[in-house]
Amino acid sequence: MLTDRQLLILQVIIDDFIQSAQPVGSRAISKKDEVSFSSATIRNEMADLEELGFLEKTHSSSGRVPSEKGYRFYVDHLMSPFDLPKNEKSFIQQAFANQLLEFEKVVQQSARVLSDLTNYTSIILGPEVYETKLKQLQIISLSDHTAVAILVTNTGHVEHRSFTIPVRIEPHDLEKMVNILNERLQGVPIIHLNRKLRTEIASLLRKHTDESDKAYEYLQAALFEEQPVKLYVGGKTNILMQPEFKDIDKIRSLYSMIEEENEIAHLLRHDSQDIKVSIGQENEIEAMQDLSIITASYSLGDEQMGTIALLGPTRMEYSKVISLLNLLSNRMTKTFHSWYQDDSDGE
Amino acid sequence: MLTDRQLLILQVIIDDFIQSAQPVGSRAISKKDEVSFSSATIRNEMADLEELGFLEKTHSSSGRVPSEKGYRFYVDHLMSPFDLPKNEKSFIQQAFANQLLEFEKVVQQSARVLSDLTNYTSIILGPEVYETKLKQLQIISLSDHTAVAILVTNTGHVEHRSFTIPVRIEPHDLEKMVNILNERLQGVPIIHLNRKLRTEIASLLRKHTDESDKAYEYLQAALFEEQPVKLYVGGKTNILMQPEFKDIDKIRSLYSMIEEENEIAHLLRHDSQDIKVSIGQENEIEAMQDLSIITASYSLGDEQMGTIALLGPTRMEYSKVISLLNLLSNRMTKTFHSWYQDDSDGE
DNA sequence: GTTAGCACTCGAATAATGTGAGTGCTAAAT
DNA sequence: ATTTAGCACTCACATTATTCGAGTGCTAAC
Repeated sequence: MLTDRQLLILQVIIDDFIQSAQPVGSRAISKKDEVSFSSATIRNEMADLEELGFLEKTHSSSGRVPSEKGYRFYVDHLMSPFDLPKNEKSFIQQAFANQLLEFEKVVQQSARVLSDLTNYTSIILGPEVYETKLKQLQIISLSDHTAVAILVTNTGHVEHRSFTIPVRIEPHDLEKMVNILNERLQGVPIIHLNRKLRTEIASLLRKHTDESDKAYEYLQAALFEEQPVKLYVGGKTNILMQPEFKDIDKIRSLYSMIEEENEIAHLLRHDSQDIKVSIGQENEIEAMQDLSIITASYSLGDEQMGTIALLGPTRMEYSKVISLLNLLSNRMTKTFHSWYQDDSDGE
Repeated sequence: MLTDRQLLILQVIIDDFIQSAQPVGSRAISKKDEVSFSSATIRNEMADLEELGFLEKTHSSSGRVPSEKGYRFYVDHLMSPFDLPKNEKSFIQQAFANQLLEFEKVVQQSARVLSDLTNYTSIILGPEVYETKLKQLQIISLSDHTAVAILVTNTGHVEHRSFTIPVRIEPHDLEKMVNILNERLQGVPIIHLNRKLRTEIASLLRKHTDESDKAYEYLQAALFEEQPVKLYVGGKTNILMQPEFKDIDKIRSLYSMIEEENEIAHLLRHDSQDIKVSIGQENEIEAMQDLSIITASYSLGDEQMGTIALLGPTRMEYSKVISLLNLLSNRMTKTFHSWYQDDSDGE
């Protein structure tokens, strides 16, 4: 167990290092107001803290640097809560001031706010379409053999897919088909669309229309080709400003990592309500082992929807980032919730 | 005027440097098969070429490096045409093999192909919507006071805007309104939509529906808020692989440049049919003065639509890049053209 | 006009040297 | 028994020398 003095010293060291990015020496600590011991004492404590694995030296006669274990301990026990300065709070207010009606815009805005306020890189995972429901389906033919299907959800999200139809379809038949589909599918959660389409609707369609048979297949294929997850990245270059990224190879490997959208999506997605902090090696992916990732989730109604993440050096302003992430995930959740409510009332 | 020998030597030097990124010495040149003079002769010629401004030394006893004037001359007079290797040609074929029905996909695919095949960074400017015509307009209400308007063009491009309507609108009225709008606006070039909406349609709407007055205003506002130009960037990180980018500050300034989408759009847009090469300082923008930009345009029908650009070091494989850009811009133009044709026939 | 030869230049790599922040340890002070 | 002052020691980092070699320019011979 650590003594109070050790806790204090560890905290001060980490705070200092997070600020300065420089190894912290005993003398520097002893000069801080919070600390009233001589540098020699600090040195002794530091040696102990190092032995316990919370600190490291960069070389035999250097100051100390937090180890990952140190950061972990800091995040779990030491960190003091962070008060966002007023101007940053109002910055957030502003960003959400205009009516944000589209899912995309809310998410993009949030990503921007996050990266602007932290100088790290933010990544937001678009929603799994769990809870969103189909509001309306439209099929618009572009030419004899091409058409575009448009899905609108209750969240204002619009998706479209183009597809070809080898057989010609009468506008009349198309209309009939769309009507049937809408009648049956409105309000159905997007995630169940596919099943419902296959089981209930297919036969129904066959009954009512002549040629829709084949058209239906193509529609189905177009609508349910699997969709890549959407990633909204903000402040991609911020991380370049961090002094730990002096090294081009690191930058390269990080960036090519970020472009592996699927990997990232997989890595980030998390389903707890809480904020999760992954420090350095705690991340499996190699290119990220110098980085920390903090993730939070936002939700719509009861269902969790997506993930917000912030990517920074292990020397991250954990305290600030966490409160910011909390704030923003709440804000997003609230915004979406309000739509959802609205919608349930409206129907 | 340059002698034939000087031309040859200049060409060989630039070819070599484009390959190696290393200053080229006289001995290296004299050893090439194409050249049958001693290194001393080459040295003399080099000295002359330097005096004429086509070559530079990096320091007083270094090999020669092409100057920007040198590259310019090379591009204008020296470059030998490039034959794409078979495998690259088939790579392109492949990329366009699947039916590409959506504008976005074609453009994205092209950007990818370009950056993959060159290892530079490609930027494609989305189309000005000059020639595309409205295929269909839909308005779908999400709740009492929010709705989403969807525009589909004959090119399969889908756009949507959400907006709020302070007054409640009867579904019936909405439908009527949409019908009127479609009747009047289908086939109208997107670029004229706004005018037409204001002049002809507004009064018509007022006649036919009660409350649409206000709704109309909001619709108008939503539809014609000015749209940022879309930029499709491929291979953002490729440029990091170039040896000339050893320096973090350069990378930073370049990347923050690329994020200034509007600037870029302005910089790149060009309206000639030809391919344009801007070498180094020929670009106004500071962060780009170590780079060359090559732009080509693609078009739909007669009207020029957008710009494809490739961003690389001044030491660029001009020859290859130019033939690739030609190929791709043709391919894009052809693809779009086929839709356009298709559509005209279909109506 | 072309080329061989040679002295010279200068960047880049390597080694030598100094500087200072920071440590660990010992012994004195509290 | 802690705490602290003091001191020798370590090691990254910066600065300066030293060497090395690719490449040049020039001169003189071919």
